[in-house]
Formats: sequence, structure tokens, C-alpha cells
Amino acid sequence: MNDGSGMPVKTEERLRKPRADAIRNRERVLEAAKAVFSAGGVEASLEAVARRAGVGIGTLYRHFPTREALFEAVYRREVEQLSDLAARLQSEAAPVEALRLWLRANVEFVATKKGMAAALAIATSGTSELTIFSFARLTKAVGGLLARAVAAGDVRADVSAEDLLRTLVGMCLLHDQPGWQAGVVRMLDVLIDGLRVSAPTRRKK
Amino acid sequence: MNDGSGMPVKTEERLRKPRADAIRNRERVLEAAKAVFSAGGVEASLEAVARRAGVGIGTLYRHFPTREALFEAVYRREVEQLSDLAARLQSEAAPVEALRLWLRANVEFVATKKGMAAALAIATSGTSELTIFSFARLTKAVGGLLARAVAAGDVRADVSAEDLLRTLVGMCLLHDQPGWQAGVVRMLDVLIDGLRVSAPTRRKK
Amino acid sequence: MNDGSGMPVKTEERLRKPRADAIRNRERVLEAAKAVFSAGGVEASLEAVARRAGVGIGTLYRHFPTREALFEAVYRREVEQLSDLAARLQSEAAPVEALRLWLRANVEFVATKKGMAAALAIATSGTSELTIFSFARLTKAVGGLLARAVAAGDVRADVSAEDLLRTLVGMCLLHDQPGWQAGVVRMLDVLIDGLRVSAPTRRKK
Amino acid sequence: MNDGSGMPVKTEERLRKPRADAIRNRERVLEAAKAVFSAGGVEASLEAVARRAGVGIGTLYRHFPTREALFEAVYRREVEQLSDLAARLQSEAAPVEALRLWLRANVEFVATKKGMAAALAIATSGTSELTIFSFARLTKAVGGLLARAVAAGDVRADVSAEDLLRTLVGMCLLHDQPGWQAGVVRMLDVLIDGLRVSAPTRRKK
DNA sequence: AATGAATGAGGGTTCATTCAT
DNA sequence: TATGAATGAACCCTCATTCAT
Repeated sequence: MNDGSGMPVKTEERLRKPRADAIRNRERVLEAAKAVFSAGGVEASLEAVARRAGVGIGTLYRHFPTREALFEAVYRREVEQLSDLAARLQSEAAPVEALRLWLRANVEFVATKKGMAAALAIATSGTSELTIFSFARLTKAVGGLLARAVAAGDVRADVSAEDLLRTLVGMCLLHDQPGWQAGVVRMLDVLIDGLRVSAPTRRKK
Repeated sequence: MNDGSGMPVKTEERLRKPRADAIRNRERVLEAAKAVFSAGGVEASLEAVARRAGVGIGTLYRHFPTREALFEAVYRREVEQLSDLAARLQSEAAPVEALRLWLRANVEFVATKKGMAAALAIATSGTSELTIFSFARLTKAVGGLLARAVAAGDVRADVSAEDLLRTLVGMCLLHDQPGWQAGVVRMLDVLIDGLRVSAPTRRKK
Repeated sequence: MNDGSGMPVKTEERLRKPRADAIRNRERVLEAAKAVFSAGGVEASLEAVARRAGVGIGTLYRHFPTREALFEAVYRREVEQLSDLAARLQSEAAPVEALRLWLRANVEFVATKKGMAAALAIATSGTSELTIFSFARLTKAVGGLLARAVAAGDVRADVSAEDLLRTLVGMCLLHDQPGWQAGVVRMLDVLIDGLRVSAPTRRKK
Repeated sequence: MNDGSGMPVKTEERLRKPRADAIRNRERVLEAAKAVFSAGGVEASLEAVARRAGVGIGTLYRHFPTREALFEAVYRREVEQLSDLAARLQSEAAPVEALRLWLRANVEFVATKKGMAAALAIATSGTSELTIFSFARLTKAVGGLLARAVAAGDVRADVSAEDLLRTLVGMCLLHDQPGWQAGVVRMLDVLIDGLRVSAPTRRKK
């Protein structure tokens, strides 16, 4: 899989040419898919994606042989962003605040990219090998924040990362009601208050 | 044909036509719909419902001329049961406990009748007039319990019934993971702790 | 089939009871069918007919076991009216005028009962045994008028009743254009002028 | 991939993609549609058309996204041929003869391509913008011939092109009876005799 | 590699017709 | 007899996926 050396070892002349446009097309499809899944929901047709990307449907299939593969590719980067954010918050905010901010960031994501809700739902309940990876990554992200808060003595220890993640995602699934975003943020605060070990500082809005 | 009494009973209010099979079929379709909506989500095919119910697709359409009508019929009874339970709990348990029990009852419902999750989701996010009614009814149920707890000074006043209901439903939506039920019950306790005005009594498992 | 006498001859007790409502229902269905076929075209659903008649679909089928049978029954009386009219015109108008009036009467029929066009079309092109009878009857009607005019020396002899009937019906089939009725009447006059043996008296409107 | 000349031809106006099969399929669908619409009327099922054409239903829809589009494609060429013929006859035959020949050509068309009857019927009674165009074209065709005959003093002036066209089409609609074609030709002659201003030359068969 | 034509399964829906009550 | 419930074939149409060019 990896050449490993800087010198051409194989006779595969394929390595040279076909890069530029192939990569551009792949990128275009990803962009289009994000937009289309956001706007039209997860059920959007792949033809619509291809059309928006300005490529043939066949090209889409070359890059992403199944619908799942495309979906995976689309939200993998989102998952990575959230994961990275968790790492950053670990060192940039107090334990409980870091947790709160990360949870809210998720809400933001769903608010701006409707497709994310489905993506997260799949990540948390899907059975495919691909989604398992994403679930693990997100669990690790929230688990790290949670563990730090527990270690600091701020948060009770009997709640698992999985449960918290699942709750978060569930809360975001019903994002079609007016005012859902404010409601979810409010409930996250309530939840965090419930998590606190003692004297839950009632935060003022 | 004969009412068994020996005397002709001609009063037209007598069942003009028995329809043993019609009733049975209607029931079967409802059962099937509950199961299928549970497994396949709200978008499940009506043909699948008919197939599972063991009736022709035409029969399904006769009883429920629109998809909406079927939904409505499926979840109306569940919604009513939950609504009735809330009324009963109002007078049979202490405010916070009543709230907790009702929330848990919802989880039970979803656990035993998978269809409920979809039903609740529809009730909380549907846009049809029918679902609006159901949403209102559930909101009223939880709102009553919430208001009582607030009035008793046990629970903070800045959380709306809508938000609480939506959170509950969201938490139940991902019910395919192993151990989801225990996790949700745990998170509900956390949530209630967060709702308490003071000294959250940490409940022991 | 016919009792023939005024005294009960058969032990078939069925002869007494079931008349009144059965006949009424048959009549109602016929009326409804005429209305529905007129309004909704020939493709109208039989359920719609039954609904309009206020009877069950089963009842409709009891009286008219096939769609064809119903259709036949509906337009048979219309055909009979046209046939009777031809007989009357034979003795009440001059040969050519009688022909003209009868042709126009057909147009009137179609104008007031849209279904008639289809009925006539079926009568002239249908292959079922039932329609053959109607075709024969109408052919005889127009044939009588035509023969009389030929015998009087007013009309050429090389046009068959079938051709004339078919032409008439065809002209009426396109009855959806605005002004079709006046147009058809005008063309019928032209046709009659063409039929005349000599000096076609140009009729003034 | 290579134009065979040995030199790269990059001009984009070159056929970007040959689609031998696509063209063949389109043609097949058109043929099938003509046949099926003829046999089963305008309401014939598109699935039947696809079946007869030997292509998948999806292919039919790709080429003709709506039923209307298929109609349009089917009869446009026929209408054009008839229109062109009218233009040619204007200069190649005496006024009345030109009219007669054109009317007969229509009969021929229907006789050889049964689909034409439906096509003409649609053209004369359809309400879509497409059919209006076709109706206008045919009206213009017959109108030109008619006007020339009127100008020559051969034909009465009080018959409109629309009426004449509609009559012609109606006459051809019932083309399932044996001997219909001879009958229609005969009636067309009668009609033309009726149209003549004076001394209708009785044509011998 | 890219394209887009072809395919057909599948979902929604209607209705003619049969059959149990 | 009258009723209307049940059935399923047939239509329409969409789209995921395959394949020839």
C-alpha cells in the first residue's frame, strides 16, 4: 500500500497521470453531498448529488461505491472536527465548561448542517463497520472530557460516555420544531447541573 | 341474524352489520404498523405493513386511506394511555416522583412497544393537524406534572414542558443499542437532579 | 318467464316479495350511471356509480354483472329513443328534412349527455354482442330515413346507412372543442347538400 | 476514442458522446407508442409501451419524462408530413382536387399508421400547449387549401377550416369496422360535393 | 476515468371484481 | 338480496445501481 521509498519501485504507470481531475471530482462530490444531505435530508437522491457536483452519476459511484460510503466520507470530517475540538477544549477550558462547550458545539453542528443529525444518529446506532469507528471516536472525545471532570471531582462518576453521547444525539434528532436549539441548550445545562457532584451552581443565562 | 332472545329485535340501533373480519383486520393492520414503523422507521412502506398484517394492500387502504391516518390510529391509543397515566400520577405520587415515574413509563413504553418511539417522534415533530393534537396532549400531560413540581417548590421554573418532552423523546429514539434502557433511566435521573431547586438528593441505584 | 295469467301458477314464492326494492335499486343505478358517465366520462369508477346511486357496490354487480352490461343498459334506452324518433320523423317530415332532423337530434343527444358520444362510439365499433344489437338498431333507423329519401329521388343511392352513421358518430366524438356543436350542424348540412341528387338548395340559416 | 485519421481531433463540436443504443431505443419507444396508442387509445399504459418497445420503463421515462412529451414526439412528425403535403398540393393540383387529395391522404395515414387517428384526435382536442400548436398547424394546412378553393370560386365560403378538420378527424376515428376506409373516402366526396358552389360534378367511382 | 443510458425493483395508489355476512 | 370488506392486478413514477461507450 505504501511505497515507503522515494523511488519508483513498481511498474504501475498509473501512479502519475490520473490525479488532478479525479481528486477534484472527489472533492466536488463530497461538497455537493454535504449540501444536498443538509438541505434535502438523508434521503436525497444520489443523482441530485451528482448533478449538483457537476459530474456524472457514474463518477460518483466510482469514488463512493455505496451510499453508505459516501455518507461516511461526508461526515467523517465533521466527526473529526468534533473530535479535534474536544482535544482542544481539554486544555483550554475548565473541566465542566469544556464539557458544556463541546456539547453545545454539537448542537451548533446540527443547527447549521441538518444532515449532521442523521450522521450522528447513524454513528451512534449504525451497525456498519464504518460507523463503529465514528462512534468510537466520538465516544472517546466525550469520554475524555467526562473523565477529566470526574477526576477534578466536579462530576459524578456513574454516567458513561456512551449514555451521554446518546442523549446528546437524541436531543438533537428532533430539530424540526421551532426553537429546538434554544431548548436543547437549556436542557444540556440542566443535564450538566444534574451531573455535578455538589452545589450545582445555577448558571445564569 | 337472530339476537337469541326469540323475539324479533328490529331496532335499527342494533349493529346493522357485524363485521368480525373487518374488525380483526383493522386490528391486525394496527399491530403490524406498530411493529413495522418501529423497525423500519416512519418511512416504512405501507406494503410492508400490509404484508406483515397478512392482508391485501387494498384492505390497508380501506381502513386507513392515508399514511397519516394510519399513524394517527397507531399512536393515538398510546398517547392516551400516557396521558391518563399522568393524570393518575398527579394524585398518587409526590410531585417529583410523579414526574420521574411518568418519564420512566415512557421509556417502558418504548422498550415494550418499539413502535412507540416512532409514534412519539411523530407526535413531537409531525406537522399534520393530527399530530399537533397529540403533541398538545402529551405536552399537557408532562406540563401538569411539571407545574405541580414547580408549585411545590421542588423544581426550577425555567424549563418548558415542550423542551422536557422533546428531550425525553430524543433520548428514547436511539433504542437499538444494547443497554439503552438502563442508560436512559440513568440520564433521566440526572436530568431530574438538574431540575431540582436545591440539594439534589442523589438517588441510589 | 311470463306468468301470463292473473293467478299464481308456480310454487316459487320468490315471485312475490323481492320486487319493489330490487326494481327501485336497478333504476337508481341506471340513473346514477347515466349521470356519472356523463360527468366523468366512460372511465368513471363503478364505485362512484354505486355511491351516487346510494347502493352497495355488490348491489350494482348483482344487477349488472359487468361494466359492459351496465353501459349497455344505460344507453340502450337512449338508442331506443333515437330509434323511435326516426320512426316518428318518417311520417312527420319530408324525406330530406326528416334525415336532417334526425342527424341533428343525435348532436343534441351528445351535447346534453356527454356519455352518449362514447356510447354511440361503442355501438358503432364495439365487438360485444350487446353493442351489435344497438348498432343494428341505429343503422336501421338511419337506413329507413335514407331509403325514403332515395326513393323520393332526393338523395343519391350510393351511400350506405353504415357509412352515414359512422360519419355522424365520428363528428360527434370531438365534442370538447368550443363551438363544436354549431360546427357539426353546419357540416351535416354540407353533407346533406352533397347527398342531394340535383340542384342542392342552399339552405339559409 | 480515435477518429481513425491518426490525428487528434479535439474540436468539441465533435459528437461528445455517440449513443447508438440511446437513439435506437428512443426510436423503438416512438414506434411502440404509436402502435399502442393506436390500439389502446390515448389512455394506454406507458408500461405497455415500454414492454412493447422492449425497453425498461425507466428508459421510456428518461426519453420522455411525461406522457405529454411522448405524445408530442409521436405525432409531431406525422403532423409535419401532412403539413408539408398540403404545401406541395397547393401548387401541384387544382384547388378542389388539392383539397380532396389532402383529405384522402389523411385517411391513408390513418389506414397505414393506426396511431395517426389518436394523434389527430389529440391534436384536435388536446388542451396542452403542445397540441394547440399541432392543431394550429393542421388548421393552417387545410385552411390554405380551403381558402384557395374559395378564392377560385369553387367552394362555399361559410365553412371554417377548424370544422372541416374536425370532421375529417372524426370520420377517421372509427377505423375498426371493416370497410371503413372506402366508406370515409366516399363520405369525403359527398362532403366536397356539398361544399361546391354550383353544379356538383358527380364524380364516378 | 468519466459519462450518462438502461434497467428494474419497489413504493404509492386506484379499482374491478369476488365473497362472507 | 343487499352490503361493503377483501383482494390483488395494474398503473404511475422514482432511484439505486450496473454497464457500454
